[in-house]
Amino acid sequence: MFSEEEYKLEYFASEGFHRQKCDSCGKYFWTRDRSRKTCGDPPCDPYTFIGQPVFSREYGLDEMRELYLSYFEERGHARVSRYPVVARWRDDIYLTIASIADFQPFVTSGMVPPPANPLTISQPCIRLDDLDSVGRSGRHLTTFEMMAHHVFNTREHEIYWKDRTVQLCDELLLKLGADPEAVTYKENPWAGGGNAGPSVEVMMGGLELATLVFMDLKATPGGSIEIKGERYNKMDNYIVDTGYGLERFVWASRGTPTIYDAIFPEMLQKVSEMAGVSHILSDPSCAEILAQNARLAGMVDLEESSLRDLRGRIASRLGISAEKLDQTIAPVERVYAVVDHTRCLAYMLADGIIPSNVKSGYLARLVIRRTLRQMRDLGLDVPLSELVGLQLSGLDYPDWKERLATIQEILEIEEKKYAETLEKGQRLVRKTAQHFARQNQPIPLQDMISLYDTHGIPPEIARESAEALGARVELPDNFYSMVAASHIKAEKVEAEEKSIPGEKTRLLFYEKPFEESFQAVVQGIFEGSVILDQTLFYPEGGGQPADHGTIHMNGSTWTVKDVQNFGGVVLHQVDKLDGISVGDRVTGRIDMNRRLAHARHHTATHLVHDSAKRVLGNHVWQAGASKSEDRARLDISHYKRITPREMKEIELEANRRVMELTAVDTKFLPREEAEKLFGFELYQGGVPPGKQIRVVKVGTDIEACAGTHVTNTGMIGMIKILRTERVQDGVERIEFSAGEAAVLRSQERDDLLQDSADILRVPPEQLPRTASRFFEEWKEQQKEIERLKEQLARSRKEKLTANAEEVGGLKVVVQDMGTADVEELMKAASLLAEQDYVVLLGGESNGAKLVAAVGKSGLEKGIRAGDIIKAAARLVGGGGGGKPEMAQGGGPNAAGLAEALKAGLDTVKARA
RNA sequence: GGGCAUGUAGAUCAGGGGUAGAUCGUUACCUUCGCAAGGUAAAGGCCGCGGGUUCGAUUCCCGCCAUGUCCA
Repeated sequence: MFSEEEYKLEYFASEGFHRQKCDSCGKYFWTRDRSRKTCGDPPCDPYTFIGQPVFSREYGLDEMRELYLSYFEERGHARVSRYPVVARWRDDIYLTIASIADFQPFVTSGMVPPPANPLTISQPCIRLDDLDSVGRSGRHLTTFEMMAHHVFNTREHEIYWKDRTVQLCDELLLKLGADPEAVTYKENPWAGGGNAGPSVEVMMGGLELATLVFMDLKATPGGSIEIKGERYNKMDNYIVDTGYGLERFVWASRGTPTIYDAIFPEMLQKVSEMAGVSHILSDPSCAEILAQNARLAGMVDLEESSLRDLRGRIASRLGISAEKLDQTIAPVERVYAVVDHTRCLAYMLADGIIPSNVKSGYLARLVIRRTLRQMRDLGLDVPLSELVGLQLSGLDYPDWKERLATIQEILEIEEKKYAETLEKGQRLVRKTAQHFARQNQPIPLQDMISLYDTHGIPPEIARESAEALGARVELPDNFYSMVAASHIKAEKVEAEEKSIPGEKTRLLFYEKPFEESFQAVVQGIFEGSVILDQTLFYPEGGGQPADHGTIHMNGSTWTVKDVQNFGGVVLHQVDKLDGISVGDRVTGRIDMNRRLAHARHHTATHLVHDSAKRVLGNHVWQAGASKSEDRARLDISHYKRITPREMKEIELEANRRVMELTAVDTKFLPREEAEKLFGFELYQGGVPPGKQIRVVKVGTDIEACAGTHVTNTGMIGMIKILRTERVQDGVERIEFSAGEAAVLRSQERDDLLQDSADILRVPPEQLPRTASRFFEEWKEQQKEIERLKEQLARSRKEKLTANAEEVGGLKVVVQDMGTADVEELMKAASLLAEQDYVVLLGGESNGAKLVAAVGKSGLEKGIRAGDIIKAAARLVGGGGGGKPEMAQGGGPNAAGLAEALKAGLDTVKARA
C-alpha cells in the first residue's frame, strides 16, 4: 500500500480538499465536500447521474473527444493520432486494451523516446472480458475510447507529476460544468503488466470517469515495496498514465438510462427499427426499467448468478415477475449488444484482423458469431456487413469505403460459414436428442459439452432445438467454465535468458554484405563457442538461418556450424576448441554460396509479400516466415484459399519486381521516426527491440528487418512459387524458391513431367488427356472384369454341382479352383450356397486362398463357414474367418491346399 | 500453440477386419394429351492420400493432406 504522503498534493490543499476514510469500504478519498462520508464508488455510492447529468450540457462522442484533446493541446500537450486496435507492435497482447499499451514496452521502459512529451491521445480500445455483460449491465462495452494525457518523466527531466495531473483533470471537469463538491478522488493503488504505482479514481455521481495512475514502480524480485503480493522497486523513469472514458463522459453529460443510449442514439434508432422493437425503446416505463437495471448493475460485480439475482430485485421493485421483466427488456438488450458489437467489428476488421480459429482472428470470429446469434434472436434479417458498414462510416477511416469492400466479403464468408456450422450442428443435435428422448433420459452434460467444444454449437441453441424434439437438457450455469476445465492447460515453458559474459560483438555483415573473410580477435570461449570482437557471420534470426563457414589461424581450420546472437554477443559454435584461446588473432571465412542463397530468399520473401498484397489486397500481413538455402516459406493473413490463378499472378508480379532491377535500400532509423514515416506495416516479421531499427526497402515494400539482403532485386534471378498451403483458418502459406534453387526446382518439375510422359509414351503436352483416358479406361475395365467374374462364376457353378457329394443328407462341394482369386471363389461359392450347398473352394493367387459358404440346410445343422475355414486355413499356414454363411481365409503355403481342402471336408463330415 | 472431431455415390449420411449400403437427386421405362406424383429398373464409389499390421484393411495403427470446432 501507499502512504498518505503519496497523495498529499499541493493542489488538493489549495483547493480545500480533505482526506476522508470511506464509511463503507474503508478506503481513503479526497473531496471538497465536508459532509461526505463515502468514497463515491459503487457499491458505497449508487449511480445518481442517471436523469441528473453531472455536466452543464449534453455532448456527443466526437464533440467530447475534440473538447478533451484540444483542452490538453492548449495546455502544452501534443496531440497524437490513435494507434490500431490490433496491437501489432506487441507480442504479449492481441488487442489494444489501454492508451498506455501504445507505448509499451519500449517507451515505458525508457529505451525509446515517446512520439511527443507530454502528449494527449484518444485511443480506441477493445476488451472482450465482459462480453457477456454487454447490453445487459447498461454500462459494459467491448469497445471504448480511452482519452489520455501521458507524461514520460526521467530523474533528470521531469515535465509534471501528480500535482499538475490532478489539477488538469479537476479543471477539465469544472470546465465541463461539474459541481466541485461532487467530485471525489479515491485512492487506489494500481498494478498491472509488471508495473505499479499510486493512483486515484475520479468519481462523479457514482460513475468512475477517469483513473490517474502514477506509474513509478517496476516488478523486481525481492524489491523493497509490496503491492498486492508482488514486490517492486522504484523506476528511473516515471510515467503519468491517465485514462478517461470517452463514452462515460458522454454518458455522464446526458444521464440516459444506459451508456448505449448516450453514445449510439442514431444507430440504436436504426437497429431497433429494423428489428421492429423501437416501440419498447421509446416506452417511458421501459426506460425506467433500464435505468433501474443500470443503477443496480452499477452496484455489483457482474457474474451470471448475480445478474439473475439483480433481475429479481428489479422485478419485485417494479411489482412484476422476473420472466415478464426479462421478456420486456431482452430485445432491447440485444439491440444494445448488436450496436456495440458491430462497432467493435468495424474497428477490428478495418484494422486488419482476419477472422480465424486462432489468435486475434479467433477473437474477431467470437464477436461475429455472438452478434449473429443476437441478430437471429432479434429476428434481424439484414446482412451483418450492412450494420458494420454503418458503424464504419462513422469512424475515423477516411478510406472506409475501400476497406468495407473487403470487410463485406469477409463477413459474407463468415456468415455462410456459421450458418453451415449451425446447420450441421442441428442435424447432430437432432440425432442426439432423438437418441435420448427415446430412452426417456435427459441429454447428458458430456454430450452438450462435446456439441459445443467439438462442433461449435452453443448450448442455448442446442437446448432450444433439443427441447422442440421432446428431449430434456441439463444445462448448469457454469457450463462454459466446465468446458474450460475439460481443456488441460499446457505448461508455459519460458526460454531461459542466457547471459553471456563479454562485450557486444561488432556486426560487419550490414556494412559489407558481400565480403567473404574478416580478421578478428578472440574475446572469449563459451560452451563450445567462440566469441569474437567483430564478425561477418550472420546469426540466426528473423527466419533466416545462421551463416556457416570456417575460422583459420596458423594453418589450422575450425568449422563454424552454428551462429547465435545473445543480447548482442555473437556465439560461433565450432567443431572443436583445441588450439584456440582468448586474444588469438583469427581469420573468419563465410560460406558465401549459403549466404547468397539466404539473401536471395530473404529479399524474395519481401517481394512475394508485396506481390501478395497487390494481388489479394491490403489486408495481407505477414504471419511468419522462414528461409533456407533451397526454399522459403511465407505465411500471410488471408480470409480464403489462394487459388492457383492467384498464385501464378503473385509469382508473376514478384518476378516483375526482379526484372525491374530495383536497388534494395537498407538503413538504420530511430524507431519513432521509422514508425512515423512508415507506420506499423513495418512490423511484418515481429517487433524488433532497440532504439534503432533497420528498415529494408524493396520497391514498394518497407519492413523492419535485420536479415541480410541482396543489394538489387536483379540478383534474385528467379522466383518460383512451389505451392500454397492453408496453415490455419485465415493464414495461407506460400512456399517458393529463389535464384539457383528456383531453377533447380523448375528442372525437377520438368523431370517429373517428362518421366510421367515417358511412362505413357506420349509427349508431355498430351499428358493430361492421356492420363484421363487411361483412368477412364481403367475404371471401365474394372467394371468389365467384375462382370466377367460374375459370368465365370455362373458357368463354373454347373461344373461344380456335377462334382457334389452327399454327406449326411447335405450337398457338399469341395474343389480346387486352380488360379482363381478370392473374389471369383466368393462369387461361385455364394451362388452354390443359394442353392443349398455347403461349399469349400480353394485357389492359388498370391499364396493359397480359401472360401467357404453354407446354404440353408447346412446352417440349420449348425455348420458354420467360419469353422470350416479355420480348420482348412491352418494347413496353408494362415488363418481366416467370416460369417456363418460365408467365410474366407488363406495362407502363404500353397502346397498345402489339397490337405487344407480335405481338412475342411472333414470338418463338414464331423458336423453333418 | 494445445485439445476435440470429421473425410464413404452428385448431395446428406449409415456401416464396420470378411462380396460397400440407405435416402434424396440423376437416367430410362411404365402410367399420362402433357406435367406433377406414383411404380419398375439402371447408372453412379481408388470408402481423402501414403505406409504398416493381417490370409484378407474402406474398417485397426502410424504419417500426410483437407475440413470443422473449442481454448490460450
